[in-house]
Amino acid sequence: MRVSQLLIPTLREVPAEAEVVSHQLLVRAGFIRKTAAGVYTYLPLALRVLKKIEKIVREEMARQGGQEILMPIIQPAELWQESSRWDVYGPELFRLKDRHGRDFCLGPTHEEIITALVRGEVSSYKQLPLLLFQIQNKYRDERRPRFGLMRGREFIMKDLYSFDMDEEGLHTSYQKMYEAYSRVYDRCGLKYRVVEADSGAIGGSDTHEFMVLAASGEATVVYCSSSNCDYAANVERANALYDQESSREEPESKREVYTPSQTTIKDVAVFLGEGREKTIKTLIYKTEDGLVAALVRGDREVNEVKLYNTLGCLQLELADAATIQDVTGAQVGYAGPVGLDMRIVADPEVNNMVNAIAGANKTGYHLVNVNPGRDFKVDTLTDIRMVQAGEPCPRCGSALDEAQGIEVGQIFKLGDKYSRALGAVYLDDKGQEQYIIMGCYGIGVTRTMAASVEQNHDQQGIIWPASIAPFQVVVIPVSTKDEAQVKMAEEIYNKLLQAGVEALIDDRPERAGVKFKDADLVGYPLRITVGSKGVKSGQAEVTERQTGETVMVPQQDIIYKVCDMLEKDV
RNA sequence: CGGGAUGUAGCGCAGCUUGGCUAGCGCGCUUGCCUUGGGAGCAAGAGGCCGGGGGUUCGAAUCCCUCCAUCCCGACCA
Repeated sequence: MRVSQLLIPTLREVPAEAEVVSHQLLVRAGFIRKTAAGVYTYLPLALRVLKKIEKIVREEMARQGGQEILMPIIQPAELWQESSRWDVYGPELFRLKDRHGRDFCLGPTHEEIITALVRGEVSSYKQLPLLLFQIQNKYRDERRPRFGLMRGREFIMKDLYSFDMDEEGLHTSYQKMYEAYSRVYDRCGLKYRVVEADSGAIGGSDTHEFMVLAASGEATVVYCSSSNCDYAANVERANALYDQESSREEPESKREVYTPSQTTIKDVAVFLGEGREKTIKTLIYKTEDGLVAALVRGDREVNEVKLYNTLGCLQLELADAATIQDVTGAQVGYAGPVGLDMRIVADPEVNNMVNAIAGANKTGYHLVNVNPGRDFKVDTLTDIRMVQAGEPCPRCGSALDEAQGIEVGQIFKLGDKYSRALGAVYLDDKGQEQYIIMGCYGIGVTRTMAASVEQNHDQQGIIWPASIAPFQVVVIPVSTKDEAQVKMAEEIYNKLLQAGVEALIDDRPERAGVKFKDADLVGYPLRITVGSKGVKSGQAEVTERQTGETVMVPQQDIIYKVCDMLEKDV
C-alpha cells in the first residue's frame, strides 16, 4: 500500500491526556483515537496489528482443538439472574433496557451465554470434551478507565470455554490452554511470565495469569531467582514463609509512652529508636459483617486479597477517620490491638513478636513491650501480608525477585459453578446425570497490543516485533522528485509484494527527514531507503528498526536480505 | 464514589488574577515559490458557539451559580 493513501495521522506532539507510553505512542503514531473515556477507534494500522494477534490466537486455539463461534454482545438479564451474577456483578455491568422495558447487559464475559448454549446442545459424554472460543468485544463499565488501551471500557478479548466430564478432563484442557497461551505470547514476540494467581470470588482451584513484563504494569509479581525453580506468583497470591522461632527476648512489662504527632509506623519507629519490624501495624477495616482489625508487622503491607479471602466477606474497605476515632477513642495513627473490641486477624509474624510497639488507642500515645497472647487475643491467625522481594521462595527457599507485569491473559478452572447454576448436565456412560466441568480462558487482544508497545519502544517510537507489525517493511525514496530513485523504490516495493512481504512505499512528496521520523514512530521492523548514491551503485539501504543497523544491499539481493532478516524475528 | 486538576482552531498551549475595541502563539492544514539523507525556508490564506446552560454587567474567554466532559491520585477491579 501507499503511505500517501493510507490514513496514518501521526502527531508531532504528545497528546496531553495520554499518560502511559503505549497510549502516547499509539495516538501519536496514528493507530488509535479516543471516542469516549475508555472507548477507542482503531485506525488502519491498529486494526492490522489486532488482526495479526487474532490470527496467532486463532491458530493456537485451533491447534488445541478449539472451535470458533461468535456470541452476542447484548445479553438478556434472565441468564445473569440464573447465575445470580445480575446482582453480584455490580455497577461494572453495562445495563440497558429495550423499548419494552426488558433488561439486558453488554457482555463483560460470556459464561452465562455459553453455558446456556451447551446445556441445550450437549447431552451425552460422547460430545465431550468441547472447547469453544470467540473473539469479541467486551464491556466493563470501569469506575475509572485509564492508561489508554490498558484499562478500557470496551475491549477485544478472546475467550475460550472448556467443557469436560470430570476434573481429570478439565486438567487436560487446562494444560492445553497453558500450552496454547505460551505459544501465543512467544509468537507475539513478548517477554512474559506465567504466574500463579488468586482465583478471587470465582473460587476455582487452579488459575494462572500471563504477565507481560513492563515497568508500567499494574500488577506486581514475585518469582524465584534460582534457575532451578520456576516459582512465580502474583503478589496477591504469593504465600509467605514464616520463621518458627520466636525471639529469645524476655517479655517485659507493657508501658505507655508519649509519642506526640507520631502517626506513621516510620515516625514512631524513628521516634522510639527502634526498627519498623518492632512495631505492629493495626489497620481497621469495614466489612458488611462489622469492623475487623488486621495486624501485620510494621515493615509489612496488608494483602487485602488474602484478607478478603480469609474473612469471606463481600465488602472490604479501610474504615474512615470518624469510625476509627469512634472505636479506638483516638485519632488515626494511634490504633493498637490492646483492648480493641472487634475481631482481630493477625499475620503469624505478629504472633512471634516479643516486646513490640503498638498504638495505645489514645491520641499521642503508643505502648511498648506489647506481647501477643498476654496483652491481646488474636481471633484469626493466618497469612494476610504482602510478600516482598528478597524473601524466601515458598518452594525452594531461594530469594524472590520482584517485577511489574501487565496481565494479558488468564486461565481458570471453573469446575461446576456455572453448569450447576444453569443446569448444564450430560449423561455418563452409565446413564447417570452429571454436571459438566468447565474452564475459562481469556486473552486481552487490545491489551496485548498495548503491552507490546510498553515493552518494545524507544525515544523515537514503537518497535513492533515482526510477527505483529502492521507492515513489515517501508520503502522510502529519499526524494520523490528524483525519477531514478522513485523508479528503483517502486521496483523494490513491487518485488517485495510479489514475495509476499507486507510492504509499504512512502511515496509522499515529503522531505526525507519527515518520512524517516514517521517510519521510526510507527515502528516498521525494516526500512529500505533509496537515495541518490544508492541509485548510482544499484544499491539500497536496509535498516533494522530494533537496532538501527544499516546495510547497503544490491538491488537484486534485497528480497533475500529482507526475507532473511524477517525470518529471524518471526 | 472521595480528593485534585483541566476544558480556548485538528494537536500543543497563552490570555482569565485586575471584564473593554478585530481572541492570540507554535505545530499541522490550503495555495504559490523554493527545498529534498533525520520533523527546512519565504509569502499569502482557511479554520473558533473560548465545553453547555443560567446569572452579574453598558460590556464576559475573563466574575458568580449550575450542569457536562476529560485527565491524575485514591478506593474498586469474576
